[in-house]
Amino acid sequence: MADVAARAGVSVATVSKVVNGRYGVAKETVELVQGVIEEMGYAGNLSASSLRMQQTNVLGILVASFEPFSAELLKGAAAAAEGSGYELLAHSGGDNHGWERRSLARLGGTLIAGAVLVTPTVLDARTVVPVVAIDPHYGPNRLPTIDADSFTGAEQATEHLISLGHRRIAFLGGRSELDSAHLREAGYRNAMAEAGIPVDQALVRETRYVPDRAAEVTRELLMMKDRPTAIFAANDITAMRAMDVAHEFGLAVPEDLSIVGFDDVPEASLATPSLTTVRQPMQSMGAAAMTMLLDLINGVEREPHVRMATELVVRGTTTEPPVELVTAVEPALVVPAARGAVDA
Amino acid sequence: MADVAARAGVSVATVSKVVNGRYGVAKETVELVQGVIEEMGYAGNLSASSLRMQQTNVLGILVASFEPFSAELLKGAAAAAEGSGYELLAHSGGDNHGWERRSLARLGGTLIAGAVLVTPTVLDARTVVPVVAIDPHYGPNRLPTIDADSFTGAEQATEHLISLGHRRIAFLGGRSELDSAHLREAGYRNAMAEAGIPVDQALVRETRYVPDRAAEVTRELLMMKDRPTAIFAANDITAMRAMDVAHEFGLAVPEDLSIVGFDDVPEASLATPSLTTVRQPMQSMGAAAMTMLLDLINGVEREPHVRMATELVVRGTTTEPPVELVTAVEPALVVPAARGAVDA
DNA sequence: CTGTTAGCGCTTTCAG
DNA sequence: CTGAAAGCGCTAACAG
Repeated sequence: MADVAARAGVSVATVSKVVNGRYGVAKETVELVQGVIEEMGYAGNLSASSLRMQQTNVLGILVASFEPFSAELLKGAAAAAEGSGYELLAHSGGDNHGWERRSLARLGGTLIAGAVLVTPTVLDARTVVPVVAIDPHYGPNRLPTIDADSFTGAEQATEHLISLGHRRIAFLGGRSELDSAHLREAGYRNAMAEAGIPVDQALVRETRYVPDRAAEVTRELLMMKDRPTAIFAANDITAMRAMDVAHEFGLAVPEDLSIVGFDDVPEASLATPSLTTVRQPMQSMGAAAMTMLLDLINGVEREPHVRMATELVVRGTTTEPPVELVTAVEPALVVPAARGAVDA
Repeated sequence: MADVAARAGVSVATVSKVVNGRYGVAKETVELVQGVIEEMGYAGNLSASSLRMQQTNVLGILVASFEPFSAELLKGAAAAAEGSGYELLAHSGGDNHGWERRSLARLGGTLIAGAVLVTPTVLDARTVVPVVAIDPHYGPNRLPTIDADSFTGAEQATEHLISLGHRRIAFLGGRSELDSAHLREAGYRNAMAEAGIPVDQALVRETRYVPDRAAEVTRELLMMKDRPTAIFAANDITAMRAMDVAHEFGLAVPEDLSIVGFDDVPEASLATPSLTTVRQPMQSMGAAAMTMLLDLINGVEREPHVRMATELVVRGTTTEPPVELVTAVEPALVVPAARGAVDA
């Protein structure tokens, strides 16, 4: 800006006024300065101006990392922000603990005027800027929130497997801090209970949504003597890793092992075979979060919690269990039941 | 930071030293300050620190808007940046002219240490920070660049339609400022020429990749008395809008009208029927760009231009042209040919 | 109408 | 080892 001022023969203050369209500058001066700005291709430094003004016209989308799920949310949020007059800044803070608080503190207040947080886990208190959470942590939560009906979705997925004849159904859980992860496990357990199938604790595992961890857990499951005939994973990425491991073991999916995921990220339908999964409307969720954020900023009153419907999408990774395993497994199931302890 | 200093009973200078791990602070003071930081959940203001330091550990991905294409690039770039020690900031500057220069000026120098630019059109000169372009503008270009082989991809798409028996093939062009858009049109024209099919100029249209514009152009094409039997669109989004318009007109895709896109964004395979398209390896392109940027920053010498292969993906939107149109059109084609001018 | 001045939150000399 | 002071690029009062 100093360069522009020097070239135009005015002070930086004057340039600043021109840039921000403030009153009190002679028409000729405005034109002169604008000419120089054009010619030099000057554009103000965002850090400096936002630091000074204590406000911006930028909204943030804060994620732990840019994976398929957050990318879908981003598309939806961007579409909703279109025409709002705000620019968008998406920030990935790295997966380390407390990224949400850290990102928000680093960007909030100056750089961004508000934020959409994706799967935050360590945040609840009042924040510096308006915030909307997508799929946040388990437990009491005062943040305006968008999420999907994970419980029902998980029930549907599990019922689908049960209706195909599966009894030994493993559950690859997500991150226990997330409300959605809890609900998916609860939905699984509920569907099993309703069908009168005892849940074998050895088949309920946690992956923290880390693909390598999912692979490891799946290997352990498939090496069991009474291996499961189906796996329900709490998200698509881990489900797809489970598919990879099945192939490692020489098992055909779905003939030898059925797999269901959760989310319906674009990659799910592109897998071979394409993944049966529970769809959450990610782009709509992103858009809803952005709309809610905009409302918050503009002081529009509204219901601060939106839960969206999920939908089972049956594709190529689920079918009846292999006959030899069904018959081989049934007796094993009967023994503990006979002890009267399992069939809750 | 002042709050932390006050609470710890030290100066802000000392807090700063602790935060940045500078030498020359008593061990006890360090621990005291760190305790307070922890307790207060303090995290430094990115604008302020980067403004002062004139450098950051953040890399930018600058796009006009977050649509499916840039979202895929983003996933790839994020994967490549993993473990590099850099955080990522994706910025959408709004679609207005000159967004690339503007975004770069506003973020560069202070906020970000380097940037990947997606489809920039008004940038060439030396920039403040290292920059890598993905799919940049037409004409001489000194920026390190990643792009896909649009020419060959467009040829393959057009040949595919020709081999199915299509002769009246429309081309929905992209943004003429982009090199890739030129190459796609050139590939189309080349394939037509090789097959000895004259290109009807009325069938070659521009959409600027604006969906609504694509819809409008498609309507015009479908209202022609000699309407095309196939449309090759320069990207998937416009191709999908063309599908919508075909349905408006009561035309079945592909029976009445074949359509081919370009990109293979996730949405393409999810369309009904799923879109035949030319795949560019978007995630790999994003990763390659990020790797190149990292090399640039670290002073690693390497070839500054990478062109990636494309691949025709035949799905559900292409088939033979309807019989009545083939026979109806042939004579029209013969007349100008008889004049000896067209069959170049 | 224009320029001088102070200060946004932070880091970095440089005295104490 | 610690703190006072200057300054990063910008904007908002306020004088001139």
